[in-house]
Amino acid sequence: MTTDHERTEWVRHADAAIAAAGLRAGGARKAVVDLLARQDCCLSAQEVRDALNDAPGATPGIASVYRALDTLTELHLVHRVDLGDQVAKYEPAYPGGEHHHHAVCRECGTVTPIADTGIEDALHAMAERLRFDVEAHDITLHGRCARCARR
Amino acid sequence: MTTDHERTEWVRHADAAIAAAGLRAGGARKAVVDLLARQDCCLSAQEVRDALNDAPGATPGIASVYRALDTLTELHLVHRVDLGDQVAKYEPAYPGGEHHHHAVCRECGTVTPIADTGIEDALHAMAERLRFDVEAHDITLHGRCARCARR
DNA sequence: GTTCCTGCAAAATTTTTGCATCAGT
DNA sequence: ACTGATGCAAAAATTTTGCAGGAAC
Repeated sequence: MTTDHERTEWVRHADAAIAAAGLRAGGARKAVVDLLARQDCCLSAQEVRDALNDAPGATPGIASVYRALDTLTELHLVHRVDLGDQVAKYEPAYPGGEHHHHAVCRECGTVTPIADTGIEDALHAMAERLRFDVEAHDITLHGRCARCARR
Repeated sequence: MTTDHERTEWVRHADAAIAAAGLRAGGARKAVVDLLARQDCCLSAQEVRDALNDAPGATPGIASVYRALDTLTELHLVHRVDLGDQVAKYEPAYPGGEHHHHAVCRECGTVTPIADTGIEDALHAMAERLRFDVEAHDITLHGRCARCARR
């Protein structure tokens, strides 16, 4: 679980990284960062736009959302995740390297974040063996969640 | 490495599964199956269409290619893979459960198939622990391939 | 004041759908 | 013959780009 402290810390880290890259703190990008910090799992660009439009304050255009997410991804502040539904989703990338993966239920579509140290260890071991400089990795499970399997 | 025998066996298996589902053996779908059997890694729908148009014989429309790939995916004859470039790719799903994952180089874009038993074991162990009925899984590595890292 | 950021609109890309026709069983 | 399969075209959905005005530094 992500703590409130980690969330605010990430926002601060993101702001600093944006400034360090010589970029400015525009309204749309700041709104995207703030919104992402409050999420527990990944959001699509459209979902980000809709959430920002529903809330009071800034109502950025979809293009600005895409551009903000692109920039954040390039700065490694955000992870772009493809869960197989043809829509790119985005979630905060916490600096500690702690991250989770995703289990997608094929019946109800629910996405569950999963964390497992065994997998991470096996991945690191594999990365050692491979002549491939692994910067990021994604694992997606497809199947049926506990609730749907019970029925 | 996939042997010629496995390839022809997969085509036969696919034909049988299509017939068993009460579907017919149309030209476009057959052409897609034959083409996929000859690939070593995943292809996008557009790549499938282009490859079929370049070769003599059937020249299916893009819609038929998408429909064929959808059907094959539903019958678990094909795996749909999302490598983060906003294009769905497809590759044969061999019945034995043997499969590989993908390493994408962020510089040259090359996709390398990777097979690793350690990862598979760790995944199975995790699937046991999770209350999630895992039917399929995807692992994607992003980073720099050996050639690009050397420069 | 310079340069980046933003929003709108238009375009490009990928994928889906409607429909008339063709083909497999 | 019945019903699924195909191809074309049109539509939908997602993402990218151009450009003029506004905002941050």
